[in-house]
Amino acid sequence: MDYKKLAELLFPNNKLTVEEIEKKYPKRNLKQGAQVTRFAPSPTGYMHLGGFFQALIDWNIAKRSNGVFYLRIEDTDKKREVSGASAIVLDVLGSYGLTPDEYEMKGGVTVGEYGPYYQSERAEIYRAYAKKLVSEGKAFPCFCRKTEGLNDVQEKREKNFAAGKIEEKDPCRNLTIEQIEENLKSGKKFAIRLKSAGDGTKKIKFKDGTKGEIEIQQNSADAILLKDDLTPTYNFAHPIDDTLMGTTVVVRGEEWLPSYPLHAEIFEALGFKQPKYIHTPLIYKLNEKGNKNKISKRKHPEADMRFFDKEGYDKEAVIEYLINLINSNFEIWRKQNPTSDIMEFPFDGFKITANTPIFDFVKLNDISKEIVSHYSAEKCYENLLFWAKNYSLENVQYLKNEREYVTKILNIDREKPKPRKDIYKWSMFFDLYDYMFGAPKKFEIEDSERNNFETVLKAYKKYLTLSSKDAWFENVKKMAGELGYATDNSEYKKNPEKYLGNVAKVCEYIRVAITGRKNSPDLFEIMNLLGEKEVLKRISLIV
RNA sequence: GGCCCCGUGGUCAAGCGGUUAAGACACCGCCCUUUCACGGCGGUAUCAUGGGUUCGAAUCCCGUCGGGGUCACCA
Repeated sequence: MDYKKLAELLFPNNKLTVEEIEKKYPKRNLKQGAQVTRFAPSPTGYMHLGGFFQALIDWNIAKRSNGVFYLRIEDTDKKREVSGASAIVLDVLGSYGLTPDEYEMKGGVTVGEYGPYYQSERAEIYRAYAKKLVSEGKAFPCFCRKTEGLNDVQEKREKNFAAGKIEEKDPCRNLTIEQIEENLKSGKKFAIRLKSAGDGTKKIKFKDGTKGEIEIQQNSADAILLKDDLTPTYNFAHPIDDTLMGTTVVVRGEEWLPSYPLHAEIFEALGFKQPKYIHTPLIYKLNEKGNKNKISKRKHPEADMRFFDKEGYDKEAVIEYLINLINSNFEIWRKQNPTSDIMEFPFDGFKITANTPIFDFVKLNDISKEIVSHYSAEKCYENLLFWAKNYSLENVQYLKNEREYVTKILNIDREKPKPRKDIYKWSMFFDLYDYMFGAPKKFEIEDSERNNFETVLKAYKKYLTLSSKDAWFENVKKMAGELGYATDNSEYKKNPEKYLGNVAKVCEYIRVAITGRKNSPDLFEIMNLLGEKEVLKRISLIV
């Protein structure tokens, strides 16, 4: 078979040669050890948590080696494309400080010399390589009817499973050049398949960045390289793009592990050297049965990164939580270096746990509380306002008007050595501190305590003073003693039956009256902010 | 079904042939305390399982079981 002739037959109009292409993509001029990574999402219209997890690894590997982190949009599947997708990705990345060094905005700017950064704009390139492969007898046209719709695919799969089929040689690989010409003449569309040299009996080995040495069966399938619209599959675009664009480390989800042998064969056929690979674990959630489910947008709102924005999670907290999942020694480092910049943490992209992590809100919340507790009240106010501007418009005006008051609320129990840890996302602020914005409607008090509660409150009207914290508490104590409550805690513990309760109990009643709840930050601070008039008013509403 | 990955407490996990099997979150108790929280101290709880190899196994090997991924002209 004259492969050169075949190549011309198939691609008569593709004059661009691979030599010409490769000239346009010179080797990157980088310092020793610098790594080039990329985030390569398909434009689905939102940023998936798992994708962000990978981008975070990419960014860290590149930045910490003085390398390059670039964004490439894998939009070869027209059916799934959502417009504006790249803007969303760039937006999310940027908001977390992971702006790529190279990227392209559809209809806007392009930053970087290794573009186009949209695969849909690189069609010529893929065709040139496909043509080359055909001309070398390493690929062939396939005229089989395209699998239409999910049912056909499903059926085909099931047949293959049942047969335990490993080798998937395509019948079209044996077509003569005359038959091919005939098909072309009759206007039949073709796809380009790899002419796999594998027979499925050999194994190949490679070293993965997270799993270590992996031995896996070689590829033996005549995989599709170019679809019948002559756009590439991921499998074909990956070797070409990552080679031309100079990627040194590919970070991708472990769902790609099984197709590694295919990629290895394509790289070889193309004469390319493979980059290093880091196959990251996917992030899971536990279901009711206690089994793992891949985190998905349908079932888990947190699959979409914008969820954290909407909820008002602190960006630093999200990053730290994820870093902790990537390098679990982060936590220990953070404990030892509570105020250090995260960039000082010795991040290691090749020390990612091989286990599949389960997303844990409790842990995220804890990390977030810790971080937020160390912010100044002013910073909290700014963050709260920023969140409200995007997701809680109805509160923006109030926040602007009452900046001072809100900041004071945020400052309760804050600027001290052991700050209160209660806020972990801004959306909880107005609920958590509802009593600062109006008298409580419900009171956390048991019926059996109602009498004591009211007795204390009635008396307290006469004892209320906010002149100073000490004076305030002295009065509370004085009243407590007169009403039969213990004013000395150790004395109370010795003989609890002699008292109605201790001062703590009295404070609890007052607190419930003012805030509606049994737990709140410093009571005096709250009352002081509310003012004597308001406090008395709230008590009067009850007794 | 074939191929592949993973299996240390409820969760994240350290561990790399000899450890009282770290630490964090959660949970429980105590202390501190004007409540709750914070903080401090302490506690419950883990090497999936069977067989090897070895003086010695969470660590190495094999099987089993469990979980996950993949087997598209999707990425």
